[in-house]
Amino acid sequence: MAHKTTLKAIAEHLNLSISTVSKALADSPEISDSTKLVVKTAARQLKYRPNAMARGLKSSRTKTLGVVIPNIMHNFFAKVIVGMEEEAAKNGYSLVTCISNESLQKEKQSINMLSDVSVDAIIISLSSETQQTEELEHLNDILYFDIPLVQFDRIHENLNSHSVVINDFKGAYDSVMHLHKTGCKNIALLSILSDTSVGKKRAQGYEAAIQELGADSKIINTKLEHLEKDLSDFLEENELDGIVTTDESSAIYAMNALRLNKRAVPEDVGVIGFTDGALARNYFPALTTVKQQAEIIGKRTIQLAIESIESKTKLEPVQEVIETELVIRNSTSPVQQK
Amino acid sequence: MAHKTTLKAIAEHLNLSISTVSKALADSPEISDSTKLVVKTAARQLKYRPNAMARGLKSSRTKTLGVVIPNIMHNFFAKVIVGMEEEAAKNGYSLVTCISNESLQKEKQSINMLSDVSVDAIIISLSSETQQTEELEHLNDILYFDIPLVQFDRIHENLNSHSVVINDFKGAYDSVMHLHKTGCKNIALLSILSDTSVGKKRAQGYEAAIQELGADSKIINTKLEHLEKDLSDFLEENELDGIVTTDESSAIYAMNALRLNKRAVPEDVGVIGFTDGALARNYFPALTTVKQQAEIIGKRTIQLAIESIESKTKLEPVQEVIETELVIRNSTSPVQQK
DNA sequence: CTGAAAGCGCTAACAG
DNA sequence: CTGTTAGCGCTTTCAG
Repeated sequence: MAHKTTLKAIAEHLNLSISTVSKALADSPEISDSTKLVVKTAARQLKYRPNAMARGLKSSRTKTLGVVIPNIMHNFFAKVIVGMEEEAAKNGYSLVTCISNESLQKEKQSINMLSDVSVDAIIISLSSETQQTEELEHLNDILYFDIPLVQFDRIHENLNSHSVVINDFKGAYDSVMHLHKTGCKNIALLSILSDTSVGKKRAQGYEAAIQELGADSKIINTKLEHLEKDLSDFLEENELDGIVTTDESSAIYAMNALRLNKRAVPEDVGVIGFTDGALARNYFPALTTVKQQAEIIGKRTIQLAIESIESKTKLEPVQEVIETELVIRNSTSPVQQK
Repeated sequence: MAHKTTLKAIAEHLNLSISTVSKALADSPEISDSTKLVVKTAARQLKYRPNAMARGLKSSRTKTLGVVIPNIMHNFFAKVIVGMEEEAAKNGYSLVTCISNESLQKEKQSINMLSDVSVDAIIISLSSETQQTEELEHLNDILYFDIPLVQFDRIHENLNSHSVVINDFKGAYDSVMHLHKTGCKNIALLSILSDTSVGKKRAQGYEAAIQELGADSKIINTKLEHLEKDLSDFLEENELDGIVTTDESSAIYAMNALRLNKRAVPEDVGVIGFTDGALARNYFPALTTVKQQAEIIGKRTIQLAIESIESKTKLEPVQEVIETELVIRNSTSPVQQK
């Protein structure tokens, strides 16, 4: 068992005091250049690495950020994490990531654990259970202890924290309008997110567009497991030539259901999904999607967190809205010329 | 700014010594039941949570595991993480996750950082750059300091550590044999992983099967970006009615290229990929794949790590091999009856 | 049964 | 310019 070298070890090695070594390594002006050189050389030779825990205990700064997400298998969240990781690393922070798995209970546990290990800030996208029950005590505790909190994507407005979201309203609105321009008359919203904040925003955007067009609102709330059946049932009794879904998998499932019901995409019905992942790009037909700029969301979220940590004064909560972009592929017909 | 309550705070609150409180909370037999009760009640009221850093400093146990993976956008790794997270949480450990992004440099940084924060063990799947350059010093350092190391999936045999891998050899072998049984005569391996350990194992499995069948080996090494072009070029000059790819995306790209070259899947050419993700399940035609049991890999890896941590004596490195399973879907023809 | 004290590795105020 | 000291929050002997 080799010992990790500590300040003490290198101090003894050089017949210096611990504090001299500490200061030398910190490039303190109190220390002469000659000893700095000696110390730094020794440190390198002995492969010295400061113990982050000891340092953290002293300074109550750990240079780690805690993030809790509902689900890593979802392409959007995975991408967000990539953006976060990059931005955090760039600023000398590291990430400890927890997965709530859409469970309030697990989310609470994660928050507690992150608080236990003294992360400098907590970043969260709410689990769907949290959004349903609106139980926020665990998060208010965090705020109470003045630990910077940043919410992203699935947020709760009552929480007094920074947040970064995409413009879900506009994403849905634009989707409906685009389908309309390609000639669709009967456009439905197929949602598996009706109890999350983003699902609600998207529904509002959908409604607004439908209203503006003077069309009939058709919202199908379902779960991924029942989607194909629910959509098939719906098709039996309703006119339908356009579908906006709240995510990527739903769009794929919807297209599969349409195929089974002998409807051609995009000729008979146009389909638009959210989240621009591998499925969307590579399916046949390739899916027209609302691109969420997930990496950018991750980046901005980390930036806000670091700002909060490093500013002494408490800042007013800001809400950052990242615009979406409609990526047009082959699951929608070409826009009709007038 | 509210203070987090410490042992000291609750000791003062109750006119007890810090050590009594500490012991009471730890359920030490030295302490009377009555004071235990008092202390625990107070702790709950004051929302006491032990500071993990302070505890870690003392005990040099942090109950955190560091994991570094090459890429989180890859379905396989995301799934592995899910399995790990679950198993870790079950045992009271938490995960700090780093992404090497296939870069040796980033992998070194991550390892250093994990060592700095005193994780109890490090879990890694090597970046492709690491596997190419075979530079292992950073990992040997870890071993030198007796920090338990567990490798998974992309491993290096020279490292004296536990590892868990899938049976890549057999996965590839079985794939070729299955294609053969569906009537394929000219089966190629399409690899974008030729410089990783798993890519090599799969190539060996492929070769073994081809040899056994007395057929000609056709290996196409490429990158995802050039895959469609390389495959199209290959098709111009070679007979081909079966393809095994080293991953899911490659299989999808291959099918797209086949479509462009007017070959029907599975009628003209059968396709099998590795990794059983959303793409494979939902593409049209649905992809026959080698299922990697990613969650199980994650689980076993964590178990090995925890065993290493908690056993006093150093154990002999074991290599755990998780068997794959061929999931048969529509990208391959039915098996021919004799 | 309870408390005093040392120490984990580090930083920083204060002496020298 | 260098060293001594105290203390971050906790665990753990060792006394009482």
